[in-house]
Amino acid sequence: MEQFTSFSEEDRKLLNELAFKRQRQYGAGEDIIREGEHSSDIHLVLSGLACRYKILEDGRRQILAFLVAGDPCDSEIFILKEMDHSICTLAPSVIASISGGIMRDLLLNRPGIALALWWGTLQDESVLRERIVDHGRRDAYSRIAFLIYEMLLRMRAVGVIEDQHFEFPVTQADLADATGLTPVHVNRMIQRLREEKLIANEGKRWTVLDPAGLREAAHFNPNYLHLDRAQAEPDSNVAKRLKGLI
Amino acid sequence: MEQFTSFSEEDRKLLNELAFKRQRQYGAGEDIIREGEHSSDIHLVLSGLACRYKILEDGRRQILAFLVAGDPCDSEIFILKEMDHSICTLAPSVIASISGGIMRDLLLNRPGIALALWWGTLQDESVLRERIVDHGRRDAYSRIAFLIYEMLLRMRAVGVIEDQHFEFPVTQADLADATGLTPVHVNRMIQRLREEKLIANEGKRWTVLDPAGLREAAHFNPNYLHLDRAQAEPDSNVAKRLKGLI
DNA sequence: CGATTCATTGACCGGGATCAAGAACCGTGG
DNA sequence: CCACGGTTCTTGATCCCGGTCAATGAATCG
Repeated sequence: MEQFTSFSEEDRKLLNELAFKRQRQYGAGEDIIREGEHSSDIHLVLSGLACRYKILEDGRRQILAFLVAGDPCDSEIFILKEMDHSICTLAPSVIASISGGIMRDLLLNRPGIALALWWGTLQDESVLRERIVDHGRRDAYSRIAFLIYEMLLRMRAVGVIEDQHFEFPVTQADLADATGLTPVHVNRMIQRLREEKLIANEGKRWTVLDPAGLREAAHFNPNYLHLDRAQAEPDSNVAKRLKGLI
Repeated sequence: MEQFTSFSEEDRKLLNELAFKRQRQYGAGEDIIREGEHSSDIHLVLSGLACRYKILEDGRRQILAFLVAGDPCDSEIFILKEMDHSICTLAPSVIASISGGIMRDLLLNRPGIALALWWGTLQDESVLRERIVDHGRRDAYSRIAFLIYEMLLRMRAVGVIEDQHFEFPVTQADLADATGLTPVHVNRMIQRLREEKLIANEGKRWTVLDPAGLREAAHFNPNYLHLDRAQAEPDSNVAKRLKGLI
């Protein structure tokens, strides 16, 4: 959440306390919130891995986004009456619940936190757009490379990387559901990436051996992550601009 | 914009005046704003047809969304420093510009308008998610059917439909760029939809002959449009909730 | 140590891409 | 009014990426 703006000490302490207050351990493959439901709480991934997904009429699944430590799950629930997709864990995870009422106070009184959520929404949208390009116009090989490279950047952003290693506890079937491919073909593409010495993985521990090469394979252009904005624009300006808004 | 909430008479008059003040006629295929640019104005489609799109390294294009009369183009420009995609017209169109400063005042003082924009953002996100499902998991035939059916609903929502006719001035190449297919295959799928008496089109004038059948072909589930929310939740409640937010 | 999930491999098939050539439809100027 | 060059639509032939089906290991777990 702090990717775009830095919280004040107070903000951070407040959020930490809230997140600490009500947390729950989930196993792998448990739903956190389901399509059609409404919750008065919003959820936050503290550790592990979750994903947004939809189930088609015929039972197939499409994963829309992965949620890593620090990602809010369902901030849209303030405005929309019910979820249009579900969220489940992919690995054992710790999820915090924050009551909607308290969150509303935070948004009202803590521009730093409101800002972070707002930016998060817009970045989510941007990521979704990039995924459409990915699905519409890139081949299976690039798609897998893209997904892994994006995960590398996100893991790096939240600081859970040592060397080029990171935990990404998904099955190849999960990757298939995320990329719109079949597990069989995901397997073949991963093998190719391994043969080309771009990545390696033992179990759920992934390693990017050649970041530049992987990025090349993915045709990755980081524009859409809006990562540079944080540097480009001093926080005070952004905060001011938001203040004009809310 | 009024899909989710009804404006007060004042709101509507204000917006109408603003939109009337500075409008410009665009030809077909002109860029309104380009990736990487920042504009202090926000744009609004008054008539015609525009689209969000991205160009890949190799020159291919992916259309991310169609923008019809009433759609705001770039409200995200308040927060993000530059566009991560471009917007161009697909047919001769009239586009209004509203200065960022004025818009900011509106957002500050007119909860109805702020609400409409906010909901619009969330609905956009929802539509993007559905498009990912579409691209990831449905075949070419369903994808084309889906696109046309969605357009029918949107055209109906903004009230530019007589019988089942509506103007949708795109080429088959445009549809290909939107669905991630080739123009040749788009052509074959449209022919199939015509043979099956689901749709007809002469030139840019499209007709849905059999809405139920088309919807069936598209595997269309309207959840994601959040159209029912407008009825389900009285405006006052939503407004109150938003007021707690901003 | 059985049972179940997950990764891997091979053979084969098909949806959609690619390439290429006509046909129909423009707006434009003579 | 017609001739025209440029889009756009249509059709056919062929190819290939990725899907499907099925079987075999490998790994994890009660």
